[in-house]
Amino acid sequence: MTTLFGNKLKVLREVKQMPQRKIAAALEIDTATYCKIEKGDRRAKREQIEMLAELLDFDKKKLIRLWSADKIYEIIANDDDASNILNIVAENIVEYKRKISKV
Amino acid sequence: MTTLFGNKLKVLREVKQMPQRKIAAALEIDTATYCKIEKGDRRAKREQIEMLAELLDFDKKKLIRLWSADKIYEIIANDDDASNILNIVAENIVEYKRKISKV
DNA sequence: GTATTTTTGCCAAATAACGTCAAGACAAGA
DNA sequence: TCTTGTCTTGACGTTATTTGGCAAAAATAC
Repeated sequence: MTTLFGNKLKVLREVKQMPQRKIAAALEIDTATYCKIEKGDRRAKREQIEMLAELLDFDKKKLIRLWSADKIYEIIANDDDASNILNIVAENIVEYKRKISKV
Repeated sequence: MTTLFGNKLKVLREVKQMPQRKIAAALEIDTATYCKIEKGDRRAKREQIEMLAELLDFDKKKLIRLWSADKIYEIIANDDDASNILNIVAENIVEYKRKISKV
């Protein structure tokens, strides 16, 4: 199960030639856990993204986007109807915030 | 906390002038639980959507879309960056399925 | 071959989501 | 006002899901 987020971490890390061990240490988690994050079977905590962005020299906002995108994808992954659903959300973002819907 | 899904249920139900009690009974859940589903502080189970669509005479697929949209919205609700995230998902849906990313 | 890094399976602990109960709010009608 | 029925809410115990770490296995490097 690959994720945009985990995949990006891996690529960035390899560019820096940094072992997982180092990153795990910085996050104060087990290497196994970090490994799982890269592989996409554990999710990084939002707070950890900050540290990751810094360690890997990558824009924090962009990293958060990937992290969120993965969560969203998981919801629609098994839906033939995925793009329609995304459209509904996009169309209703404003109304959601007003707590009124146009649907 | 309003949801597209819960709101739709409420509207449809009111059109039919049906009490929550009846729907709750059909779903074999407490009225309180159903009430929360309409209000958006409990989530219907996917299997329940089928029954709801039937009871309320509404297209099942559309209902599922709203239900999924709510889940997605929850993820990006507190993000200034919401549309960007949706775009990333949309752009990567195909690649996700190939387990390769373009990001 | 040995050492290092990465990956996996498993489990207990933590977290989140759930459904129900009981009580309260609200509206309509007597 | 009192009653009846509907809707809503908070609290609480239960269930389900997610989590992190350990230990051991794979894979890779030396």
